[in-house]
Amino acid sequence: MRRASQFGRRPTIIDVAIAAGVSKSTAARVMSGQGNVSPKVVAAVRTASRDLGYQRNNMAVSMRSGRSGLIGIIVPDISNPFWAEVVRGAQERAVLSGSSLLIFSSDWSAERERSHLQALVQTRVDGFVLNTIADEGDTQDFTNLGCPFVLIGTTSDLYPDRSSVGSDIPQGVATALDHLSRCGHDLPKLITGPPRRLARAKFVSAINRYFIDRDIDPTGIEAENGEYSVNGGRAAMARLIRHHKGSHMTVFAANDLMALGAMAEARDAGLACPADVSVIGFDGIPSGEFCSPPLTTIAKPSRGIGEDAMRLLGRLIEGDSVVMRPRLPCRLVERGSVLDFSATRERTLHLA
Amino acid sequence: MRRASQFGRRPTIIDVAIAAGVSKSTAARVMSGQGNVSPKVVAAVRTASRDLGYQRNNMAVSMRSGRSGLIGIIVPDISNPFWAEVVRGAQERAVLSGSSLLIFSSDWSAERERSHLQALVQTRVDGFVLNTIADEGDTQDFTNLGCPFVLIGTTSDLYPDRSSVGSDIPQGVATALDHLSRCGHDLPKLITGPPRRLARAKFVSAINRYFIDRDIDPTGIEAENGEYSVNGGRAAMARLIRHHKGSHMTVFAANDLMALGAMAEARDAGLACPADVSVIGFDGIPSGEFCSPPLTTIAKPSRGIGEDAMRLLGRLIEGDSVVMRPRLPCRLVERGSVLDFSATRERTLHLA
DNA sequence: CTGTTAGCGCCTTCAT
DNA sequence: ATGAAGGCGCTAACAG
Repeated sequence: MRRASQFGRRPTIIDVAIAAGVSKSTAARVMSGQGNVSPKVVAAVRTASRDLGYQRNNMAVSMRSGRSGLIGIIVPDISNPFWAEVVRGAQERAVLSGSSLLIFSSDWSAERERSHLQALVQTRVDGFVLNTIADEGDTQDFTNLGCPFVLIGTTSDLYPDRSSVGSDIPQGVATALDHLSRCGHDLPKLITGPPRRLARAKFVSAINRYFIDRDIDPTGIEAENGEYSVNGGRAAMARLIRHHKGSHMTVFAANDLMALGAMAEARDAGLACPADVSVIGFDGIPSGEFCSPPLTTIAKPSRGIGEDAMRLLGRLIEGDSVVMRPRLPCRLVERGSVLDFSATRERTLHLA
Repeated sequence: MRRASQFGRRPTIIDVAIAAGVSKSTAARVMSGQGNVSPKVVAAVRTASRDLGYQRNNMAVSMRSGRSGLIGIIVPDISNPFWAEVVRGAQERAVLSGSSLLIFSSDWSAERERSHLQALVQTRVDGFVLNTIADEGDTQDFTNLGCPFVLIGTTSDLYPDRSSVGSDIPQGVATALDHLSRCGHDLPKLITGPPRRLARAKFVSAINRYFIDRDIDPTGIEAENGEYSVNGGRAAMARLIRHHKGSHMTVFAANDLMALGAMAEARDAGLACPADVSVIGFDGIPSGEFCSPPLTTIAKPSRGIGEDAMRLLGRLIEGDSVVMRPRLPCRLVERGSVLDFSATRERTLHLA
């Protein structure tokens, strides 16, 4: 038993074959379940395999088959529960299809993204899912890696001829603004991501488009940029508060972490939410449910994005060269961080 | 350029050698930086490599060297921010050492743990970090896998002769109870994990020990079991509330997710926190900072656990067969969910 | 039904 | 300083 430790090395299929008194091809046939082998021999090989503690060497298998059973995924920030959830969705599908996931976080560094990408290629992953942080101009060359991939996130818009999965940002933004409108809010102030990020541009332009479509002039909308983090949200909110004139302030944050930061900053500034400040977020992370007040937000289909990306990638790996670019719908999660003026009738409905 | 796509297959080191007009051994020497090669040849090989878009095949390298550069990690629940943070710590060290992490979640299923473990072994990871969910009795046989590993979490206590990293539960528990004591609280009620879990037993016995050491009889302590999740905490809290007699209720939850659930349940039951109910958690997840009121908790060194486990694993992989079992200290994070009786002097200090 | 053989891509003696 | 050759563990023809 467990001759692995006895020998000081793992048993190979040859060890199994010898122990079972057959050739290594026969043993291999039993292992892979391919080809015809007599029941008696099958049993003998199985027994030998168990006795030796034989574990098939996937490296060798990959080497011959050209398939590693490894899939890579790179997201900008695995600390952000949103991305964690995307990865989880991917993970679920990976396990289902018997492959293992190599998970990386680029932490918003193009350099790290590049190096992780190289690691993936050298590991000969069968494919990868990527949310590239590359903005226009410095689009990376992962298209030449000779490895199937599916893009996720807003930056996938930069690669219109590649398969990608994302959330429907314009629809999500419209859902948020519809809600604010229903609740009788003015033009919201924006807390957005870093200036050069494509995601920021898409977010802002979706908002502008929404108002323009409704004959409302969006030019007065204030926006503060920040990192996509709690602290980024705090800092942006601090600036917003400093410049704010008037009574109630309505804030639309480009992600939930920032929204959480904004709420914390407001509280620290002595502002009550939602009485003095209304905040609506974008992502739908679990923390939003427990903050005070619970965060009203637009939930992206995070897990679905990960799942669908893996499904798509699976087809690509199978050789199906179809290009699909689904944009999954977001949904409003109404909690307590947006004041409802329409109920109190304290204010006319500016946007309705 | 990019002959990978021209050929329909990735260039191998032979392609590079041919393009550079040298033998594959010479090319290999250049790639690995080992051995003497004339500068002129080095340059030629480098150029050819770049031109062809050559990417070293780690499978082949692993096969010869016996090192895959892959490390596995299995945690019980990657959705729990605590474990996510542990993984993140591990990830950081992995990147530093140039290896890639295969991350799995057993989702509290022994069956899934086993199958993930097998996947890791077959992938020939150089080693793995594991929080086994195995309780006493059904200890798994990963000790015979012939693969270096470091255990993390409470269940590592079941393998006293193996290297492991954990948090110092008795110290953490004492820190929590000291704090409650300072704030003038009675014996707390407990929200604990599932009954059969070793972690639950350790938690409860650390609490009993604390009181016994101080000549206080802990037998009256009520405890409700639940899943290690928000909903588990809610359900346990609901039962606690139902049975509660008296005024203020003090709750010590075995993890933050359950604490969050407990607070939510209390709120739904019309109980104010901390006025009517004090809650202290255990873990130190980020969400605790934003809930209402912010959760007072005992922060485990989550990231440090991941980092140290990887450091230790690295030594094991290098052949250093030392056994180390550090238990990292926890620290009190005082926020707003525990009422301070000592300030209001509404109650005598029972435990001080 | 089973055995033999030839590599997958790389590194590393050994020889030149 | 360079080339030739063997083999890591496995599978897929090809023979019998």
